Amino acid sequence: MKLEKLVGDRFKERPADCQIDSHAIMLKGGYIKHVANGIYSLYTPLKRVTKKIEQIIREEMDAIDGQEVMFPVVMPASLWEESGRYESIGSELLRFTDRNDNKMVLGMTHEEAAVHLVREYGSSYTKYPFMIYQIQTKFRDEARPRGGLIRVREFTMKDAYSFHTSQEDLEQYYDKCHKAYERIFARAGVPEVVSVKSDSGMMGGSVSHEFMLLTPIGEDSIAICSECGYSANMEAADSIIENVKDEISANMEKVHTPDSHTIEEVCGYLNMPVEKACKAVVYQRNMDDSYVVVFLRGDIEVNETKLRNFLGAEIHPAVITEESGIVAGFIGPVGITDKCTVLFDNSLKNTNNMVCGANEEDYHFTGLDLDRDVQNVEYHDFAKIKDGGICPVCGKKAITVSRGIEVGNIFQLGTKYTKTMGMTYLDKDGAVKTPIMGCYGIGVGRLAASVCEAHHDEYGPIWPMAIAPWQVHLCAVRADNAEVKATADKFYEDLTNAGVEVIYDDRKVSAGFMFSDADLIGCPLRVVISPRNLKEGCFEISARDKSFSIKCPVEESLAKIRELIAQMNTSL
RNA sequence: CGAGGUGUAACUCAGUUUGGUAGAGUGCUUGGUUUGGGACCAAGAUGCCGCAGGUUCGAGUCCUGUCACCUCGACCA
Repeated sequence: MKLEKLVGDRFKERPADCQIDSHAIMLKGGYIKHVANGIYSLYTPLKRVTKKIEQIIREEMDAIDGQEVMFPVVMPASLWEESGRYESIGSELLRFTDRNDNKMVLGMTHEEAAVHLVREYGSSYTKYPFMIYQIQTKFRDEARPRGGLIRVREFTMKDAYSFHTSQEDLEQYYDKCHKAYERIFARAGVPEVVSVKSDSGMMGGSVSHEFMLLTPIGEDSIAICSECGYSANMEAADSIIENVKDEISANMEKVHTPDSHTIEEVCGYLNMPVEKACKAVVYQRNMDDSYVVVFLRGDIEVNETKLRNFLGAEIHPAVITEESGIVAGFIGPVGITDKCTVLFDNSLKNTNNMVCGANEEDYHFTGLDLDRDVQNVEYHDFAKIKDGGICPVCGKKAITVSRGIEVGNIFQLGTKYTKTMGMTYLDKDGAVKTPIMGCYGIGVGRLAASVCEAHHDEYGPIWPMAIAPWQVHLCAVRADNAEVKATADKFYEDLTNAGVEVIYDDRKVSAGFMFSDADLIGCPLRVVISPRNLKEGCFEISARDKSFSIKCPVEESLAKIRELIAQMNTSL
């Protein structure tokens, strides 16, 4: 198509209010237009990108026997009441009523709809396994959308649901899907997407993975082992901390520590490393505000997700009152009030000569040895893994913590939805059983934005060939020159006839203006036809990523372009 | 939901302190000169100053309320 006719403005200046580059580029380059908080319209260039991503997803889902279906966006609340989620999910689920006052919801995910669709069909074991998927709009009334398309309220998502008659079968399919996801991201030109073990929430037991594109602007923290390749979301990463007891173990002694409330203050005052402190972190359960005190080594932080999972309850940082019996700033495991739940992190295992609060204003204990001074201490893992920490798999000190954007996830759901929604099948032995589910998501728009985030320079995006809006950006520099114009028109026609996707710029504007637009549109190949090049009988073919720029004889150019496209297309 | 910030032309922003005719650059239209990294000259068009009240002879500017958006936090099947 001709650039002159492309709908959407491109701007010279970076839009205000954009913190991250992909957001700025997408607004500046005429990819998206803001409609409301977390809601965007897509212009043609981005629509073409997402269409290509969707096509790759379709092919890979179909290749693992997926069947594309379509669920409704608007569902009756009754469907969600069946699963119990109408009550359990907060304001993220948009609820409203229709003209007849029926309660309705906007689909934020489609487990209910998936079970509803196949509940009758799946009544015999002979029908299993099967997988259905859709690519469709979701709406989640997020508390805080951010970063352009990185986190939005309305978005396009591929969501897939598989149904199985055994855990083994689910696991087998889960692996297949894992591999399909790897192919999808590799084909989309971002093989750097990594899969990480993730927290499976309070449902417990289930396995899940997140697919992360590593970038500093990511919202999630990921622990990766550079030795063995172990990777996990920080929330889910097991933390291993090793201690060795001092040879000489001192007795416990109460010391006066005026105005020393924080670990740093106490250790500074007593001239001890923070690793020799037994720190207390206090939370309250959301349901009854009861207190939970977690003790851990002074340099270690609490992983609240692990704590939540252990308690099986939602928690929040505590507001410590006088009645609680907790002496803020001087909390210790010896003589602590029995009105709270006391927990110990693994990081305190095998320690002695520790300093801890004395549960008395302005006093701490030194010489603490938990095994000696506190009875029946049970240690659990409540710690956040640290950069430079020990890998829980290979045991080497090789953990690095990076940031990433979650572009997809896969989840062994189990029977949560099939059970609550009464989906059963008759097994071979005549017994009534409940099918087991897996679910698998990819955020299409977020993936596009993430690719832009990971592949751009100061001028604009550098789209991978497989998902670029167009494969070739053709510039007729000096289109007022008859020879240039005629040659470019002809080449545009040749390219188009050869099945090459090309955006053609034959506007009578300066070269700089053209190149800026070409950079903003980010097609991987740019062809420049100009009087200067024609004098040498050449076109200039260059890569958006600046990896090469060649002069190619006019008559060889079409073949060269086709060759380059094939070379650069990771999706072929 | 808590904290902070911003709302003026399509975009980036001045103007608000101290009330007195609505501004600049970019973009857009027309004509001309230009043409390899966002050219130049000339002439134009474009505003519910977020919205609603109030104070005032007079409000973009002061007061009250409200809405939207941005950032940080909480939250995130």
